[in-house]
Amino acid sequence: MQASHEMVPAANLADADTQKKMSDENDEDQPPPGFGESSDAVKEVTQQLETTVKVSEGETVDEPDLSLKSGGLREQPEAEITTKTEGDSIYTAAQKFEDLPLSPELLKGLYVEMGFKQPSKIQASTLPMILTPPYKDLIAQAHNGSGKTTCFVLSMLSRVDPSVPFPQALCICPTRELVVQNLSVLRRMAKFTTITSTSTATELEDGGMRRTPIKEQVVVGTHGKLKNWVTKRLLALENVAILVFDEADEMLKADAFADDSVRLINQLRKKNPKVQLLLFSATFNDEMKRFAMSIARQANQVFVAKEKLSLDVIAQYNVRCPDRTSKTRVLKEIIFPNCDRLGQTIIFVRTREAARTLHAEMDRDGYKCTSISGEKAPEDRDRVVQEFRDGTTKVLISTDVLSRGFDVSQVTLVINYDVPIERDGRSPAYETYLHRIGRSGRFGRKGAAFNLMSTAQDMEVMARISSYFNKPIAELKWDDEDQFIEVLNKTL
DNA sequence: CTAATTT
Repeated sequence: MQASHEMVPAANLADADTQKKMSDENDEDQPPPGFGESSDAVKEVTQQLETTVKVSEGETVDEPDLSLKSGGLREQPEAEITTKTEGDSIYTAAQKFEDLPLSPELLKGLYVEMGFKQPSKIQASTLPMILTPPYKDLIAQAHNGSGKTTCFVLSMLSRVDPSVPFPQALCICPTRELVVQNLSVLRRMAKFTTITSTSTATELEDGGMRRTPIKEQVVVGTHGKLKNWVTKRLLALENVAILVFDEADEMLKADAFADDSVRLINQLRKKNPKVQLLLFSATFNDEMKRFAMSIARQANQVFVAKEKLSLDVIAQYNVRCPDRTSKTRVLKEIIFPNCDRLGQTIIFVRTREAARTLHAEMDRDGYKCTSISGEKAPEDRDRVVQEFRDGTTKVLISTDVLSRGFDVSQVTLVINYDVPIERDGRSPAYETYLHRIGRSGRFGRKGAAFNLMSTAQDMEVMARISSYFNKPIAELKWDDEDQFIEVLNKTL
């Protein structure tokens, strides 16, 4: 494949020309990196759907209350969304949920159980694409907190035949916590249907080990156990009509995730060539976008330019600390004393060990918080998350196990105790940054993020993140509590 | 040495 253009490597992301070009014609019709597309496949009708700021006409934009009840969480300014449909299909954005081919039971679930009033923008544009036969694949990117979960949960539920007692819809997620959360949303939305569901995190009561084939119609899981179930013939793929990847770019990253993900897709397509593949995430960098398109070559596509991805409702600040010890002082002397008025806080660290030791130190010195990482037992993780959801705990120290998708509406503050870097130990983890700060400011609430930097590398990383998203990040003095409080009062 | 997921 010729790397003719737009292969913006991380190194020269500061190039302003490149950035402008990308945002202007962000996705100029780059055909999938394949060969021999038939003239039919090449005939990609590029058509803009109703993605302009129509909904907010007549209302003031800064009226957060109105957005609360729409099917997603918060309404985003999504004029920057690029929609590309494949083939001849023409879709009309759904103004109301009734415009969609949904059963009365599902509509009731949306209105009564979920309390939604109307589709969010990502739902309005993608649900018609997903639910209109022939059921085409979809690669969909949308802002954090814009209602992606509702999209794929509705899609799975509406493709299930309640009279068939076998798995018909699968959803694969990167973490146990996301599995639990997605299953919970799914069961609420399915409340008035007879559709059954289970997950890879649901089997504790089974003594840990499943022995009988799954009869539930929707299955949500992490890749390891799903693979295991398929291998042991506990999960039959014959009737699966739809496969959803939550946090798809993460699930397709070149490591263990990708291997299992691709294998599952291939197995499924072998059993049922028409299986519908949905890839959802808030982030698709150029590489993952290409990879996703190579997996789903005929997919409809919805993308957001990365410069438009950073959420303006989340105030972001860099904090230059003299050393790592002073990061802890920021927590003890500034964050914790203001905890009560802050809502809830998530502190992200890089390693399991850091989660453990920081928690131990805070605990020792009387600062009440909890911590979570992959080294904890599943029951402990469940408990810690539940306490945080209940609001029993206000501050949670976490590795990136919770960086994606974790939805707790009371979180107003995210602390990057360690700035996000890739596993090479050097490169900025752009996507991780966006996901982490997106844990705050949910449900139309405001949020803030503090990035604690103590080394030259930390500063370099934050500088590159800032330039990647074209988002200036102001700096705060680490030992000036008044400044912090002023910022918090202003933004929260 | 390092997150996440498994057997």
